[in-house]
Amino acid sequence: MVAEMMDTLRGLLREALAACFESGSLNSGEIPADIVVEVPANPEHGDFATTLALVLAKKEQKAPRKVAEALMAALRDRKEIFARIEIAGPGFINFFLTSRCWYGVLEEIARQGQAYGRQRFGAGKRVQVEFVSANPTGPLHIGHGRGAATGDALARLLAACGYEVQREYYINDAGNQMQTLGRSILLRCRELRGEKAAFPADCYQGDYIRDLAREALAEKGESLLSAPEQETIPLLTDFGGRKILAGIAADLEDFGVRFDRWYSERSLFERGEVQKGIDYLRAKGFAYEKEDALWFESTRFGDDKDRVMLRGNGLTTYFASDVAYHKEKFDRGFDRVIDIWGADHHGYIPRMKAAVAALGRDREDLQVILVQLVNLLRGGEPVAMSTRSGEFVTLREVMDEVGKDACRYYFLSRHSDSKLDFDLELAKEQSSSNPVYYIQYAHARICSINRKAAEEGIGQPATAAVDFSALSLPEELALTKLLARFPELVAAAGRALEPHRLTAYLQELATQFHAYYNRYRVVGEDPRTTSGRLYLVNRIQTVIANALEILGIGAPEKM
RNA sequence: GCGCCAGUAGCUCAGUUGGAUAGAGCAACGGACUUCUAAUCCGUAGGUCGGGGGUUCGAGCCCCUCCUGGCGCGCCA
Repeated sequence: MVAEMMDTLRGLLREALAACFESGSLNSGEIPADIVVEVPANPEHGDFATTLALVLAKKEQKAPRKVAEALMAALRDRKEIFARIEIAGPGFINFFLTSRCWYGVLEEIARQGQAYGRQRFGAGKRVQVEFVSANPTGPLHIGHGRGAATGDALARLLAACGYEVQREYYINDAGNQMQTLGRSILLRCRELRGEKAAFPADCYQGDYIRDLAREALAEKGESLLSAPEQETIPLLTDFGGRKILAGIAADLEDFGVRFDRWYSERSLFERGEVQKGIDYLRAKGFAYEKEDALWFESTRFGDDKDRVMLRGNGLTTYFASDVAYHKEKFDRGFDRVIDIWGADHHGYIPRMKAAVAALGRDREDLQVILVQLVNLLRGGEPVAMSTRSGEFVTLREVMDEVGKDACRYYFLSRHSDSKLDFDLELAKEQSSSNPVYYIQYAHARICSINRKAAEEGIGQPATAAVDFSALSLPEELALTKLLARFPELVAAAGRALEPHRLTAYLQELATQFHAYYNRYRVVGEDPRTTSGRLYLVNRIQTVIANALEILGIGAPEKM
């Protein structure tokens, strides 16, 4: 609605400007390619405003207000959509639409229902969002939770913009960290059987390793202790990795995140993809040998130094896997690939983009979203977070303490690329005044109004039966305008890849609704008013539900 | 040293990609339940947008510079 109206306004302004040139009231003779029409922050400045006169003033060598007057005189409101047009400030032209025009939005929302807000600009394009991708060497912690919430919301947002979205988890199951996992479990197995041996600092210290050791002994038997390490470590690596990954999947499931595909790094090796990636770059002439290693000439594509793919000891680097993996992603036919990384990996972006360019793709086909690490606090005191030391609070524990919806909202209400303090005590204490409950409460309240209406034998009014002139309050018009902006917001958030914009909107919508609710009765004496208000609040409910859906947060009917 | 990100109210953060008088939520104080849910509402306050310079009709946003903080700069992952 807002977007359509802006287009209409741009068209009218173009016509008016042409008419001015025709009549000679203006004479710069050139119609700007993009005329800026916007929604002013201050409602007193109209529903829409244009800066056209300000932009033209210099070329016209006239005062901006004079230019505005000429434009206004030439403007033809054929469809009678304007209640008022005025010139204000240095030369803004402000447009006020008729109420009836606005209330058309409510009909639109009723017609589209769950689809209201959906965009089409992504239609026909396939996008992949890869996120979390934590090593299966330990349970997910709070930082992974932020990545999970961000990636999932982004995937939902892009789907709402029309993209065909695939969610993928890349399992780093090939590196020597996995060997360390196997060794850690083996050492704990021996310990359980009374062997006294030092437990090295570079092994995983967490208690979950002892649990895995216990399970391994129960399932694999005592031969684990007698067989040579060359056999038992790979066995335990595999065993532990599978168990931990299953736990990760369960945690994510309960966090509301489900992946379409779990992609194993090891499978890249097994299918020869890593070698193929290296061969590809070599064949293209983007690789060279130096000091026993094979290098990718990433400086050719904007990186500040070249990168090793094949080490002197014959092993490939992590980067080689990543090149192969991203090559494979594009081979699968994705138009866009989005990686969500911890911000501490930001230094890898230039080399990854270089690889994408070397693979013959536009470097913008890969976008990396950085998620800053979460600073976990408990009662103001920092909590040490290290998988290796075993000192960490798991995502599971935080979910249990704080709740899934509150946790997701907390992560999603801030730009992903800014640091985040997550204080467990605070999150618990504030849970009753947490913004997520405020928003969900608005939704639940509307459900409650509907129950009340049903009790009194009042059903949902059909669009044709609603008299919009019954919605005569300024609050009702303001709410309607806010609802009208939702589709634009989805589009803007989708283009910017910033789901957090939705939380600010929801906060505003809930605030306006609660104020309205407290001041006026929806189900009241007058049937005409009741029906109009009932129609309005149910449209609010739809938009709240649709927005929460994009964030992956529940919309409860009762609280 | 170089690079990336950030610096906005006491605290935590938004700020519609350059528009008009910079906004929320917490925290503080005073009020509102005979009502469709008080997890709510109403009222009161808070600012050198890190500092300085520049670009223009107009800057929290763009450019330069300095300060502060986080992170990164491996043939680790």
